[in-house]
Amino acid sequence: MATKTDAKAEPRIPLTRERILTAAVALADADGIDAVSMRKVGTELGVEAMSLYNHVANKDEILDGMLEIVLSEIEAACDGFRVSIDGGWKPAVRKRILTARASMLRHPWVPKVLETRTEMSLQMIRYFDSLLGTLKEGGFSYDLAHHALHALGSRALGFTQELFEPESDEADAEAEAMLAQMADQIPYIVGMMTEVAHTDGADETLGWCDDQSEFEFSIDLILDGLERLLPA
Amino acid sequence: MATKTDAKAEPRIPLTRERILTAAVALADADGIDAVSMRKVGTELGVEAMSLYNHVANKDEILDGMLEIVLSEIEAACDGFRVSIDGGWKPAVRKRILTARASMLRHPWVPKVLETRTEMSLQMIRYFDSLLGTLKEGGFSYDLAHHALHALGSRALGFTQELFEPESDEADAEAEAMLAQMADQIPYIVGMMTEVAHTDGADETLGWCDDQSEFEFSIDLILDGLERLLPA
DNA sequence: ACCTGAACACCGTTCAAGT
DNA sequence: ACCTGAACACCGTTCAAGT
Repeated sequence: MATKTDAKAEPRIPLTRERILTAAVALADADGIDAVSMRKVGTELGVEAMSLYNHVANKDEILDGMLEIVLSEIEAACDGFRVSIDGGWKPAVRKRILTARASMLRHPWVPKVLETRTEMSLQMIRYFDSLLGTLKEGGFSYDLAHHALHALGSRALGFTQELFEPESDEADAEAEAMLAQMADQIPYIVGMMTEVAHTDGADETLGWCDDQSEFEFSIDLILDGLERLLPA
Repeated sequence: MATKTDAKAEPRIPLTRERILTAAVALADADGIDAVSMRKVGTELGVEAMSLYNHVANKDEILDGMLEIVLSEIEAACDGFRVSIDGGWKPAVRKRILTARASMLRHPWVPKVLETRTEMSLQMIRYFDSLLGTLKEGGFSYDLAHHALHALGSRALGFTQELFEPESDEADAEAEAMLAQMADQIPYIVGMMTEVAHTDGADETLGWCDDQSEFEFSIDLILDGLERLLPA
């Protein structure tokens, strides 16, 4: 198969849309979403950036494709988005959301990419249709289910879009030092910080504050609130 | 005051940090946050991009300063973040949040800029300290108040970070056409859409779904839920 | 002290040219 | 049919040079 010349064996595998997307996801998982540029995805595949345009219209299509891959993960983990409300809508919704969250924790760049999208993909629409179906079959009116989706917001997909998240541990320490210094101006925050410890460095964390327990507290608060609005 | 030469009267006003920041805010209000580049802010002020660096360390400092301006607006509208819980914590928090929202509606680029910040500004910290104070004085334990801030998330500042928002009316119409075409795959969404109309084109809207009534429904759901968790 | 022009290292993308 | 090199129009930022 090899030619006589001692050519590098690299560019044997043909470039495809699939290879580009999986390379982009791997790059984002490893180095963050800012590392996903046409040139860097190209070099990752041993190819010039411009070659990508033979398989992909533009960068937006790559970003869309990356989300496709993650949503396929969630779809698989949710048994094809199938609606099952054996134990009632509440545990079903809860489990669905926490399943999605597991994928988000594996791909922490998803929230940032999602923010740049202006249109929902087919898969995304099917995800929400299935979630909506669980609510409707569970006794929600369409009106209340509509409110519910709004109230859940990004949490319906398993994450909260954090306002501030110190990048490094040093930045985190720096921020705390600053807070200590202006203690007289912010008595309540200082009071809270002495009583309530942020569980840092935990594994179930997607940013500074979005740890698992806070996430679960919030969705339970919302789901409990919705339950109370259901007709008895 | 004018010289003998018929020079253009333009660059009389000296460049300052203040002028740069207000120009940047005006640019973002008018053309969106992507229009705020060093070069464009420069031309807006009749100056080269590089001149800005004499008054500002880098672009991040401009973005920080833009948020400062908006937060000053909110601070002024909230009477210097002063805590007042005459009618109880719930109406106080509600009013605070809706006041912040009014500023957000005037500066729709704030959510996007906020996402790029990794550290809170002093003003932001004071905003949250004041909000936290309202909760604490209203009977919250620090632990519950902490949960409350997490549950509110970006809504504490008056906005929801939307997952998808069609940019143009055409894109919106296009999306609806797509939904109609795949009606058999998404029966619940189709069902919901026939019963519940998205109030488009309203003025109290920050994106597709984040209209005033949905926003208020969601914060009330959360505030009601928190109230129920308070010790009686 | 402040402003500028040229330059650097990056982007996404186009297009004519190679195989 | 696929890949490439050079180029274009943008970024943020540095630095030596002008006044």
